[in-house]
Amino acid sequence: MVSIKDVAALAGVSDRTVSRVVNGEGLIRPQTKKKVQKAIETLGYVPNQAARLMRTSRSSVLGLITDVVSTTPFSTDIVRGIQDTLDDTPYTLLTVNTSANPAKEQRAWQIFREHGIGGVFYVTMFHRHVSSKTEFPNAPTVLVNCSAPERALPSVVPDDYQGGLDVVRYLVEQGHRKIAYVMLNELLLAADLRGRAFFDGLAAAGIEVRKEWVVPGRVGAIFADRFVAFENARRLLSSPDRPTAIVCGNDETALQVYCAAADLGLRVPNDVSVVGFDDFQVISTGIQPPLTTMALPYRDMGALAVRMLVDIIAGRSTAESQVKYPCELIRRGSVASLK
Amino acid sequence: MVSIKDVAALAGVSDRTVSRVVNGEGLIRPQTKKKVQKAIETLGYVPNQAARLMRTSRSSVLGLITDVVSTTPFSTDIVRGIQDTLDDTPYTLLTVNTSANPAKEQRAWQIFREHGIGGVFYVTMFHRHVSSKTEFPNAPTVLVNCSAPERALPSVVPDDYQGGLDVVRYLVEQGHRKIAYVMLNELLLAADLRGRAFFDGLAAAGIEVRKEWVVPGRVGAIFADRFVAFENARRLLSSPDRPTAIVCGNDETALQVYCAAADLGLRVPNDVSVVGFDDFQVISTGIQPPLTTMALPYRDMGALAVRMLVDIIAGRSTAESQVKYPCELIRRGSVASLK
DNA sequence: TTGAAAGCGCTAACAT
DNA sequence: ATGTTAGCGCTTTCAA
Repeated sequence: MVSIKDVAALAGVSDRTVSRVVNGEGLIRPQTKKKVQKAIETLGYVPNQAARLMRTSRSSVLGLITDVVSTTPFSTDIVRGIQDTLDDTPYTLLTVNTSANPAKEQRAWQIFREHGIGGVFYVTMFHRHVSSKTEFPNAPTVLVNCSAPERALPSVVPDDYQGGLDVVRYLVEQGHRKIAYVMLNELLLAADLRGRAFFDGLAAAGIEVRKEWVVPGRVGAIFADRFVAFENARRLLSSPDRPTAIVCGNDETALQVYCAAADLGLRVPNDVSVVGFDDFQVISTGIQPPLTTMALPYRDMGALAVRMLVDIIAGRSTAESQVKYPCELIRRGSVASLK
Repeated sequence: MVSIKDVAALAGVSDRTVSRVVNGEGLIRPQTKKKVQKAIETLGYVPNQAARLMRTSRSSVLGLITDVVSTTPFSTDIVRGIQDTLDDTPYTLLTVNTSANPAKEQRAWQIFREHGIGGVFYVTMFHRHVSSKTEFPNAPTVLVNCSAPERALPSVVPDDYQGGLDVVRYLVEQGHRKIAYVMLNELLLAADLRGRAFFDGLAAAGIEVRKEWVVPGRVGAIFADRFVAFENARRLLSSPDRPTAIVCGNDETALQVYCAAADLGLRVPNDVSVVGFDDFQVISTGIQPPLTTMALPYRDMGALAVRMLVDIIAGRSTAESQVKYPCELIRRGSVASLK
């Protein structure tokens, strides 16, 4: 392995000088600098991060701890946002997946300690509160897609409530008043937030909620739940007095609603309008007509989380530390105007 | 930071002895061992991997270099297979995403060198040959979902050809003889493999290929291509003499074919059978009827890659080093029997 | 079965 | 503007 000493020897300077060049410290004669750089090039020297970490105890590695996000197709954009933004920093990612298993999570934190990592992204697949029992060892940590309300941990979550509200508002603007809702699994925080927004949105528009038009899309324990959206949407749509628009808990649900409509020979959006949630593009741009849906700002959330963590490590305090990121409606072809 | 010396002091032994206990080396009095373990517990000692690496130059970190796989929903199962299997080893993953950008890829290798990582998984989103210009620095490397035919690098790829053959065979078994094919983007290696299998499969069954029944599903440069599957499938299906079954380049394509059928008021599988490729579950189990599709063995490929790399690092030579992993047909509800 | 000494590659602190 | 010394925490080597 080529070390700083080899470079120093070749350049005819001391190792300390090489270190200064490598780290861009000032006070070096341009001529010396050039000599050193040539030697580095010649020998193909790369700094040894382990040695550096040992000496400085400042690590160039950040930890990414996920429950299932990195291995599940939905929220991968969070990780993408983190990785892309990290490219503009000197940091690299050590990733550990816990499969939502507490023993593995504890092991993950130990791994991070062993590597002396500088900070941690704690990312969850579903928007949720982290259990108050979850321990966050003393490395600086930013929660992404989850929050710890009772503790003051920095976090970035999507504004599901605002998103839900905007969906209803848009539908009402387009002239819809007979609006149904196929829910997410009730156990999810997002289900609660989006659901409340649905009710509040209708109320704000002076529209009365019809209970039989609010149906579950997915039931059972998380990770072991099953779809019922197809059947429920089919029932909704086979009634002679059917809704003109269906709000879906997410895009997967919307896909099932499309299938239910097809099964009944109904057309989207002519016979029924559909709005999704997530903008999971494999679905939203893969189906015909393409889906109007509320986009979850996953990439931006990841990018923001990086900026926050980097700031915290640098000792700069972040402007705001518990961020709710706005969602934006993506208008495509699945909503008809009734005006 | 708690070091081995703190533990040694508390246990009343030398630091060397603590090291022996931590690393499970033999020749230690059980009594001494117990003392040391108690001290470790008390102090919450964790070994410092940086120091260990510096001394031994054997790293506990492996590199994961991906083009876009880790940030794209399709082949994430490869990464899942790698991560899950790594849990049974002492290794951790340092992940770098290159966005298929050569400069970033080079930087990735440098990062790996800086960290002295022990080996690398080189994972691609699409099954392809890696360019002969790609340099693989001297760390042990296993290619996943790609191969370097002219170089003898260990690799794990899916057997797309066998998968394609089995799809056609299955359809023929079910009594289909009027079979169409909606292709993948022609630029993909998988497109070539699956396409050849389609033709060979029909030939083996004594069925003549009808050129107008082989249509593109996606056209344009990779990453900038667009779907044409919907329109093409719609055209195929609106002819009075239409195929009884459509083989799709992948599940996304199958989704478009479903939409085309729905658009024409046709039913799957009664009016037309559909087979996908990939078993991308959001689609294959999300649509109605659920999709019969050829599963890509991504998780198993990841798991195998881990075993191969671990073996190589340990100096054991792997049984076989260029593996084609078989694909398995998942029978669900989208194929009708014509017998 | 245990310990002492040395050194991996780097940078902080202090010269010069 | 550059060099010297020391030591981060660990394991290798050798000795007891």
